[in-house]
Amino acid sequence: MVMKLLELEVTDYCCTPLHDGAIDEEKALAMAPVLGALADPVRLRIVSMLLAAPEGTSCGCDLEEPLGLAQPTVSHHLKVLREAGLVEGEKRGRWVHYRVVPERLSEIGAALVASS
Amino acid sequence: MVMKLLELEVTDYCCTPLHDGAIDEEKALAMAPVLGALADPVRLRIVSMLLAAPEGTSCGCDLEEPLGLAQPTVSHHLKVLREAGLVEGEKRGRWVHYRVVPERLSEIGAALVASS
DNA sequence: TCGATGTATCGAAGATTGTCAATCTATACT
DNA sequence: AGTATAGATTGACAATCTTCGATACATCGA
Repeated sequence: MVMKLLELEVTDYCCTPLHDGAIDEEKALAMAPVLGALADPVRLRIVSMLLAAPEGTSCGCDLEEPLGLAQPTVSHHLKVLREAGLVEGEKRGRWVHYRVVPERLSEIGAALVASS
Repeated sequence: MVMKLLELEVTDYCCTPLHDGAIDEEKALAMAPVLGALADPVRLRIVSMLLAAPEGTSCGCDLEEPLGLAQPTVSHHLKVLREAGLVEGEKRGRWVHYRVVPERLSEIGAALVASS
């Protein structure tokens, strides 16, 4: 099954537990990009900053200075997180309010935690 | 704190929860490589195959054929997983028996799951 | 309407990564 | 000793990724 998420497709297979028999290549190909989205210091900090932000949201512009990165770079990382379904952006006026999709984060985490 | 793991250093900061206030750059730099080790379809399958293997172990040679990859490639991926502390290898005769370090896997998973 | 601001996109430079052939080391068998 | 096998390492190459300046688009305020 495939769902639409901000114009980009993300399959449900992203979070298959690793423990119930060996996963096939298809599932591995679905999980890897989501983990890859988190496998970057900058993006980990972005997720963390969004979770720690008041209301759980922040606009992109407020991330640039604490990260010490240029605006296009931050925008790029937010796009990667969006495409992985880990973050959503809601446009309000000039700003885009970004927030973490906690279910998505939990799903991946749970897939890694031993089920037995 | 730093611990030795098969001649390679892996810090304890790898699994800081993302939810207790924003993590600093140092912690993000420690977590990212561990997630990066899992952010590859081949390595996900290796971890999964090791978990599913009888006794929870397998030698490198038994992974090559099901993965459809050359021996140096499998060896490379096992090295990445070892350096991330996700896998351990025990040499027995000609073979090295590889095993997943489940605590390590659980730690990273737990760091991603919402704590509140 | 015009200038300022928040975002996204494009293009390029530099670094990193995945893959494999070739090679080397270590162990086991004869 | 000689051969075969498991694994690691090296070197090379293509593909991908991170970063940023330049630019374009959209929205707000004057």
